[in-house]
Amino acid sequence: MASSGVRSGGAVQARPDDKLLLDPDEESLHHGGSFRTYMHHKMSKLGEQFEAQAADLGVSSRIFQGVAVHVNGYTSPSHQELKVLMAKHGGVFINYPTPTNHTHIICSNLTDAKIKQFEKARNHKPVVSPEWILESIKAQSLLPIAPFLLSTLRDIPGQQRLLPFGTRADVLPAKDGCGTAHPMAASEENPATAYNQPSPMGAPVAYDPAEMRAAQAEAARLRAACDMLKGAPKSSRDDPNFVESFFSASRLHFIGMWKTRLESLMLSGVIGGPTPNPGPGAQVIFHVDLDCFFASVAESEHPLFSGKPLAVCHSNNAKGTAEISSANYEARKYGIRAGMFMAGAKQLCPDLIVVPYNFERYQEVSEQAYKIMMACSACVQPLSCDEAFLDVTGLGDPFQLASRLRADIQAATGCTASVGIGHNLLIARLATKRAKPDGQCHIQEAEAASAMLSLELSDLPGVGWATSKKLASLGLQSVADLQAWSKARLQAELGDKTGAALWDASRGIDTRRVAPPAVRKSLGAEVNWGVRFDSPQDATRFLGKLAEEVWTRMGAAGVQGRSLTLKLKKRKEGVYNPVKFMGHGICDNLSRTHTFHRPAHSAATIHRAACDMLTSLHVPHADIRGIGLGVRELCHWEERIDWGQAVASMVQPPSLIWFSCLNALHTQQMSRGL
DNA sequence: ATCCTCCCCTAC
DNA sequence: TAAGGTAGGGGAGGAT
Ligand SMILES: Nc1ccn([C@H]2C[C@H](O)[C@@H](COP(=O)(O)OP(=O)(O)OP(=O)(O)O)O2)c(=O)n1
Ligand SMILES: [Mg+2]
Ligand SMILES: [Mg+2]
Repeated sequence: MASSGVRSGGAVQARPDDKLLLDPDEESLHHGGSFRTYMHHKMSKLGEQFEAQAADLGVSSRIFQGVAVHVNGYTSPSHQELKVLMAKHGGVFINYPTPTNHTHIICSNLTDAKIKQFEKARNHKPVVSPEWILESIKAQSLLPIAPFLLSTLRDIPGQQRLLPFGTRADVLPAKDGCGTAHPMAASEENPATAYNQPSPMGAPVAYDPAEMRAAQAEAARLRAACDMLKGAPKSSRDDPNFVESFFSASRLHFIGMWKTRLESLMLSGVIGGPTPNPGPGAQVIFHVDLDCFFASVAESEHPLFSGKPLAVCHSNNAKGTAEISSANYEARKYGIRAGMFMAGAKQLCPDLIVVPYNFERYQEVSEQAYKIMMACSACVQPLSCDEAFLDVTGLGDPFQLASRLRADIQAATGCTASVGIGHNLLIARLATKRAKPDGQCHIQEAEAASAMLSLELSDLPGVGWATSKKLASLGLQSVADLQAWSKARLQAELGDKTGAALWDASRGIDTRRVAPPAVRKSLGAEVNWGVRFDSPQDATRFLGKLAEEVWTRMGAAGVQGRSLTLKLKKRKEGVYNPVKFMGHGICDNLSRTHTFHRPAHSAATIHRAACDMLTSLHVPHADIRGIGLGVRELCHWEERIDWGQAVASMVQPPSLIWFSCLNALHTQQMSRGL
């Protein structure tokens, strides 16, 4: 089978029914005693390794005496570089954290999953940006962590929910009692140094203050003019139109629904590019991805912004929990990443320019980029609104082809794209990372093996936060470690599919072909923000809206379904106050599935079944923080026509056939008035 | 063996 | 204050 991605299933978080068995301090771990024993041994071993390394390097200062850091997730500088720096300056680097073996967590990317983990740690440590280490070394003394805190945001038990504006102490960064300013931090009091930009090593270089002021003013104007930001944000309690307004402003809804929208584009004007010629040699695959897509759209429309740190976000509140959607590459130099809270981003870069979303424009740019890609090759596999695989085998010099493709996209949209080129999908995707921003990179088949060795495990597709932890718990920290394990052993530890996929991925092996979009298997709608109910009837009413939503989407997609799943987020016992404004906080996730006898549905049928499942889950209405409905076992309307045959015929050789399939679908949709 | 249900994980 | 969605893959464990 294809080695598309690697996923580790199984419960990595403590499951609700496990929680009584777990030491509270280790809630985020999921292993039993034998694991702990193993880790204890492993950690002493690493400690020895560290001692040896420190001796080799020679300790040049004692800046970090008494400091023990644990580095979480991807950082710049890398884990390895931070480890060396800590060693050189008298600190300790902890690979496997226990509640007591480290003093700080170093992290530059605050993803949802990480926040969840930090939230869970009972005896939490300050979460600090790697800049703290770099700046302390530069200053030759241990600087206060305050300006470098990423987040000490936590759920605090015993406080009320949805506090009125201005009273949310829990979202404010904790003060560490020592108010010395970050040497690089811009300050209100000192306008002369107010606009700083990062520099690779040397002193901060100021942005032009006048330009910066103009850019900030322009951003403020955009925010003021943004329809989505009119009026105070409301929860499900106060907004009768909550579901609709939530979806219309949700970026994740936008990117999640993109495929559905893209379909109608591909149907409207099929642009048949040249068909790849397989030939005897290796395939040539492009992975095309727009650079900082949403941020790039803002930059292209407002040239004033370019070269300055910019992020797309609903809110500019420097203490708030609005999430960054996309940060441009200047902002990324400060460590700003998608998914971070604005509070964290502004700590890293107080001068960050924040612009609101422009979903209509993203849609247009996405469509234009797809048209250009489809003109480049007839064999395009959409991955997301800003990303696709192209099979360009036999279509000419790949490097020139990529240059032309990128130039065309930029000319048409004002946004830059990067292209990764490889002999398979995995290598092409990895090449894109090297190419970015505004570049292209061909990893030749001969260099693929060594390229793999330079990657972090989390660079492998499918290896996210949980899988990285799981691998680390098995003593696997690098691609080389992974390669040293047999396929059978990986399968035994991680499951059959996951183990095999990892074994392949670590070697740069990927047997997938560029393929047409697959037939949809499920369809759903959920809301996990602003969900607060005052009565069981509120919950029922909300489910009614969701049922309508799902039913509408089923109609638009031309499907019916036999299986309905209700998903609930239930406030975890003892946690009352989500970190994120109107967020769900720490929850137990519950689900129930109902199977219908006949796929015939109406919104009312769906609603009734959903309400029955809600009742059977016995969750008090006040504890519900998120709710969703999903339909599976879909019957596609198309299947009754010869769509099914068309699909079957294109399963093997991926080529231009699927455009005719889309055409067939289009005709059918037209005939249904869609 | 193969299913089904209830999760978990990942990517955008 | 702010909009933490969506779809697919896959694993564990029990039922068939
Ligand atoms: N956590 C995320 C990830 C992505 N997106 C949105 C905004 C991005 O612009 C778009 C495309 O996602 P990418 O992963 O391609 O990220 P970018 O295009 O922003 O940056 P890159 O240059 O790394 O591709 O999806 C988002 O809102 N939240
Ligand atoms: Mg992108
Ligand atoms: Mg992308």
